[in-house]
Amino acid sequence: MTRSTLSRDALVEKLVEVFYEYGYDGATLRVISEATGLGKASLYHHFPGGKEQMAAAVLEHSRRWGAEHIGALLASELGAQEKVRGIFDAIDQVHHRAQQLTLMNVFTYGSARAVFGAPVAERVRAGLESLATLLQLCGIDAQQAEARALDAYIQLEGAMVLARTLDDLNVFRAVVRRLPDQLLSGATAG
Amino acid sequence: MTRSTLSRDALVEKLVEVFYEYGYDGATLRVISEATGLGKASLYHHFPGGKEQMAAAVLEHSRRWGAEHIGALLASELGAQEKVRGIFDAIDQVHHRAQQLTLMNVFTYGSARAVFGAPVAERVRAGLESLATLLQLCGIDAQQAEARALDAYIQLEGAMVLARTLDDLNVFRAVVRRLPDQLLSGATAG
DNA sequence: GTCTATAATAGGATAGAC
DNA sequence: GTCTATCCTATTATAGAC
Repeated sequence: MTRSTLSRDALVEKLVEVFYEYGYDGATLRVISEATGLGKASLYHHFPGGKEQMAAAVLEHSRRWGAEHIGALLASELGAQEKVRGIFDAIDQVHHRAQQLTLMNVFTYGSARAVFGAPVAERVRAGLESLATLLQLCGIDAQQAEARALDAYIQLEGAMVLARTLDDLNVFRAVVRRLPDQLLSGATAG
Repeated sequence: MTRSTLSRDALVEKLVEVFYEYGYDGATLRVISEATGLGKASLYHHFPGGKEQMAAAVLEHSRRWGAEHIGALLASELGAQEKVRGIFDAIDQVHHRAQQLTLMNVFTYGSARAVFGAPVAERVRAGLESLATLLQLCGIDAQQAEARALDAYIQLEGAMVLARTLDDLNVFRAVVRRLPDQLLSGATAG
């Protein structure tokens, strides 16, 4: 069980890379097969539901990361401002996280949108609300907190697009590192 | 010639919509055929190079829009700050422009990246440089101008991603409208 | 300039051997 | 758990009639 569990995680992380690079419709079974080193039939052994299930596994993988890292941070005894900084530290340290953020973008195109558009939108809304609530605990008024949370998501996603386009991940890192101060500017509590 | 030229423009604008909605690999000839009302063979009549040429036409269409609108604005007698505001007014007014901005994102995935990744990156770099130069004419120092130009692109692209994800174009509009003041904050000239 | 028909290829998915 | 072989469908692209 241990080895197979590990293998599955490694497999899903390969899938993250493939969807990140090719998008959903561009990630053909041939490409996935080459990237993972598994034949098509083997892929169907792990994911009987085919590509759709592979994408679902990727989203679940990303969700679990959030629950384990961000969720644990939010439930901790840290102050609100420390939590905000901790979130972006976590994003900065796990470079895979950047790709996973981009999947929010990827899965809203083409045939993926019909299946994953709604759940992805729901998760983004939940994330926005969660961050806004946290910013309020830092002493930022409700309206500002909501606006800043949205701005954080805009900047993260936009930075990923630019990083992709210019092929320079530093664009993303710079934004991740400056966001905490930006979000907490004028914070009076936490 | 007039009618055929108009038809081609209308056709290319339909293609913009399709690539925006489906991405490059997701935009199959069947989808394009249905969206344009033309049979596959007719599409090949207009674009003998197939889908790749259709995408190239879309990028050229977008380039021409920039040259005609932004280029004309930059070459005008207006003050530098007015030019900055004019750019975002133009983006705000032409709602197709939002979709065209997103194509920068779309064409960096999958099989489109090998063909269009480099030219798209080059255009983004040129746009960044052009905006930074303009901001310097507004009295903003060189380093700040470069940083703000990059930030503008990040926010525009990020806002488009969020607008797509949340299915709410207002997210994009709000960013377009607030960007001029943000970029020109502390401007001392122009 | 558009269509129907068709060919060739690629993609998604499954069966069954090992 | 992985493989080869296979099937069916979708996709790209072209030929040739109108």
